[in-house]
Amino acid sequence: MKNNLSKYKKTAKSVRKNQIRINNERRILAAAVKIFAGYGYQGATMRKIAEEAGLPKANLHYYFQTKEQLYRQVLDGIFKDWLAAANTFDECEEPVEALRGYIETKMDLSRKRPLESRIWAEEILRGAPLIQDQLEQTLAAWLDTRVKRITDWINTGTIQAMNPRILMYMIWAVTQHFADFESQIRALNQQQNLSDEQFAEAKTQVVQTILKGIGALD
Amino acid sequence: MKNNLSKYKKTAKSVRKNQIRINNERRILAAAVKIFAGYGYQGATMRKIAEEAGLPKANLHYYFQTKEQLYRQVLDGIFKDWLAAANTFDECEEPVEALRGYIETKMDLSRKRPLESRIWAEEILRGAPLIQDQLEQTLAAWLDTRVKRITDWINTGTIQAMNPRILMYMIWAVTQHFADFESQIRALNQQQNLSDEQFAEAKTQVVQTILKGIGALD
DNA sequence: ATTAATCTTGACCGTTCGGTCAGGTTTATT
DNA sequence: AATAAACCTGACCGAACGGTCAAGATTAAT
Repeated sequence: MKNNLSKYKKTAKSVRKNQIRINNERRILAAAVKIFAGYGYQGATMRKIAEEAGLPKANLHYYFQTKEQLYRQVLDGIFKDWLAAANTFDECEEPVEALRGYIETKMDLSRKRPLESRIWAEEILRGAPLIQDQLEQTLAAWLDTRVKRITDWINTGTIQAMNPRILMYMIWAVTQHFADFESQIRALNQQQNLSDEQFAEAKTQVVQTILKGIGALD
Repeated sequence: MKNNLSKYKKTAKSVRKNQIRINNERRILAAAVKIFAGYGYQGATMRKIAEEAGLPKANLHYYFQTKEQLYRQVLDGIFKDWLAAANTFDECEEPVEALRGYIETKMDLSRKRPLESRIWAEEILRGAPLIQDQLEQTLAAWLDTRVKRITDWINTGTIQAMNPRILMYMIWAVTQHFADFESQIRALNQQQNLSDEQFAEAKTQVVQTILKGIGALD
């Protein structure tokens, strides 16, 4: 509220965003995810996003001042999902249980939200120009915490010695590959996306290979 | 040569591209790799590539008619490296030796030519609009051959049962991750790229984890 | 030396980009 | 009913894009 001297002022109810704004922001963000994922940041245009959202282009600029701000909000949403996927990991005591849960959660995320994974991948590919700070601050701290847990397991002899960071890189690489390289996998699978059965098989094999690979399974 | 009636015609020597053309094409392709890798296909501009190559923009269009043709030639070069990396795999009889060699070769490729890996990744990320045919034809056939070899090993009991395609996806995912997600790894490594020692450690751990994960090591 | 072929380049073109803005419409508050 | 705030949008803008072209310079063949 810019003008406190106004004859009218916002009530508590109108201060929380009203329905019009909520709906339109959601529509625009959903359209932005599709277009950014399909064309990349540079390839995506405000026109395409507006068309996908079914709104005039000028309306997008009413809710999001610039293309970059819209993109940043999309990235923020993805980043939160990324971090939230670690819940299973944190809640489990046993290393096998924790890692299996984390890998499976990441695989499920790749299956259900491949667009978000691709937007993230492209941002990193381009050198993370907009989220470098978040990587260095939030993600680095996040990783340190999990590395400590794994290091504890190693020190207590629960799992074999290894570099926990490299383990995490491998988990990220493999799980996100099924979203990021979906078009390649499809081309190698008779032009068909992986069926639910095929994906379930992949999920099992990924979990087994990594857990067995670090000596957590017989 | 379009005009056979011309008073002059090309000699055998001039038919093979002369040095000016060879040099300029190489300069332009090298510049294109840098710019395409750094900005993506849409973000890259002919102006930036020309500047990087130290040539006027119009000169680029003399050697490569369109941006898309230049990009295609870059992709072709990458694709050849991709396939050539399989030599070690093909030459070894033993599964452990073959897989270790292939993984190590792919890791080395990610270390030495990360730009090419990123261009490839972005093309796949965008749905492989320009190389879908090559994926469905050449790469699919390439993969089938290697899958057959692995299947033979499984059938003779040399290695444990698994889906060979998923194994290959995992190898590609992990090895290319170190090139494609370099900026993320750097942000998680005190803003420093992996040192040679760190990369060597990663290479060893990747090989060990995958080979042990599929039961090829004790 | 002559001539064809190849190479080079500044200037230019139509198109599309992200973004702006004035003025109208709708919604919320009193 | 009146008024402020929020929302909507067609028309427009300067900048940057990929690409073209004519005219000159250089190289190679005879």
